[in-house]
Amino acid sequence: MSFDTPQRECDRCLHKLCRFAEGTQRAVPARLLSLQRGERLETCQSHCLRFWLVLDGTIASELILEDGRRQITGIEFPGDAVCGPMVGPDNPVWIEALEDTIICELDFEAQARGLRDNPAFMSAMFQMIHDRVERSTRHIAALGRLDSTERVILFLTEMALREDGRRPVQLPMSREDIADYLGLNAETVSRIFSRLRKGSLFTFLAPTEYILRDLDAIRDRLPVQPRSPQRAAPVMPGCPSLRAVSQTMEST
Amino acid sequence: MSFDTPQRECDRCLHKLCRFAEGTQRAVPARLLSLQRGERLETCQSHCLRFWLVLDGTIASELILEDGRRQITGIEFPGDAVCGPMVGPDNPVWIEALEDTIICELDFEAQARGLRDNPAFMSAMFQMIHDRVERSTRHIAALGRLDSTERVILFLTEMALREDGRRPVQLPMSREDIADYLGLNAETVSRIFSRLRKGSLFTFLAPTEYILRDLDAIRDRLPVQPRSPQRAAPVMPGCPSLRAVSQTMEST
DNA sequence: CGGTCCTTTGAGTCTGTTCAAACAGCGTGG
DNA sequence: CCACGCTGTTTGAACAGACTCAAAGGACCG
Repeated sequence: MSFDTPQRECDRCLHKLCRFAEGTQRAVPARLLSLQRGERLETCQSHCLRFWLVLDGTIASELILEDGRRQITGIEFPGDAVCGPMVGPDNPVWIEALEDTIICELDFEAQARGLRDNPAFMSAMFQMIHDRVERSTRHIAALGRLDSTERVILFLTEMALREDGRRPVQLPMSREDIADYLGLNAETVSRIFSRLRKGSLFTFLAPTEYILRDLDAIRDRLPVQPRSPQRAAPVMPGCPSLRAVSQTMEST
Repeated sequence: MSFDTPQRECDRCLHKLCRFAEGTQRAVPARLLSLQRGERLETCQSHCLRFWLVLDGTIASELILEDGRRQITGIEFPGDAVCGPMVGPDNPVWIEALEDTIICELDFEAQARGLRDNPAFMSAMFQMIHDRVERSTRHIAALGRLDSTERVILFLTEMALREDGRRPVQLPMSREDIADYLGLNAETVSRIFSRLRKGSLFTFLAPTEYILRDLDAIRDRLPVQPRSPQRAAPVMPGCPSLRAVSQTMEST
């Protein structure tokens, strides 16, 4: 892990959380971290006003159980922001690089007081966490009520919808990572890939490269609709009225 | 479903979201709803600044998949608040009464503008949603990485820890509800209850009544620590620094 | 060329589901 | 008061899906 100090007001992310550092005398409380694949950070140990913005690469938020079992609770791509909510003092949440990754770590701990009545800051926080609740809810439904094939199809589809148009899709993670995200094991994931390879929903070009072939057939195949993320613009997705609130907040 | 209008500034919940209605000319935008077991409400259809406070009974937040599968994403008890985050236009989140329940519905939609720079309101919102993220993360880990017996033990333990001291515990829900919460089916849940009945972790007094017997043995049995909720006081649980922020906000 | 890591595939096992039937609790109506 | 029906729980038998263990194959790197 190496780190550097980023420029103030850089263009590297859309969240622009940096701007909330302007009110203080201090420099931007940020640093660029370069994580190698497999490296982990513990989130929210004592500080909770910390954020990690993915600039390049892919990271997973994950829980490591006491006997070593791993559950990935979220996968974050360039442009995404993570704030690590604690799960309880005994069960820390980790961030792990699924491939070599550059992230920007922001720590507003020292400014907690100054940010307390900054509606724009609270709005940005709220947005971030609201999006996370939405994704968590979908994830819970997938883990609880979809079988292994449905989970993999949903996963591949949502990965493809992320970058709409730019095909083929590159999977930045191993079978085991996918398994730990979907509540399966690596062999099962591999077997399902092999079965899908014979079907017409996707075309696989390489172990980590595929094309989404038939979105309509996929929609028919799944009991939940794949989510096409509109996370490019920092709005409240799917929530017209809250989006309105946050936009007025933004302009404050 | 029947409804009534509550008193302003009532003592029925700890969240006191009502107070945010004071700045306006209108009456408290709240009404008491009485839901019979099994009745459902769709959340967040067009309005998102709506909340449901459980006054008496038990409700589930749930997703109904297109083919009828049900996944309960959260169980809420008296004192808990629900705000329904959308999962996508095609997959609405529902609230369902698991037993006869009285809830207080608050709708701040008309006041969205006035609340935009109210830090105390944003803090309350944030708290609510932060707590939900925490619980969702744990739920994901349970569904993805615990086997059926571990899930049931964890469930029974956390249900017991909710009301610390007041024993025996009353389960306000059916086996099927538990199954839909834990990603199992009703028969499996019943079988596990029967097996646990022969063990020493719990003592079962009736189908829906039990006593937690040996918390230490349960902790050894599980790879995650059961969460003892401190939701009585509206603070940011487990997050010392954010709690500090929200408390200063509260006193604003 | 050897080593490592990841993926794929197979065989066997086990956990959880499905389908079915019996049972218990409870309110209703005769 | 009892019979009946309804609903939810329990239990059994058979099945299917996912896991474990094991081995082979590929890609990449020194």
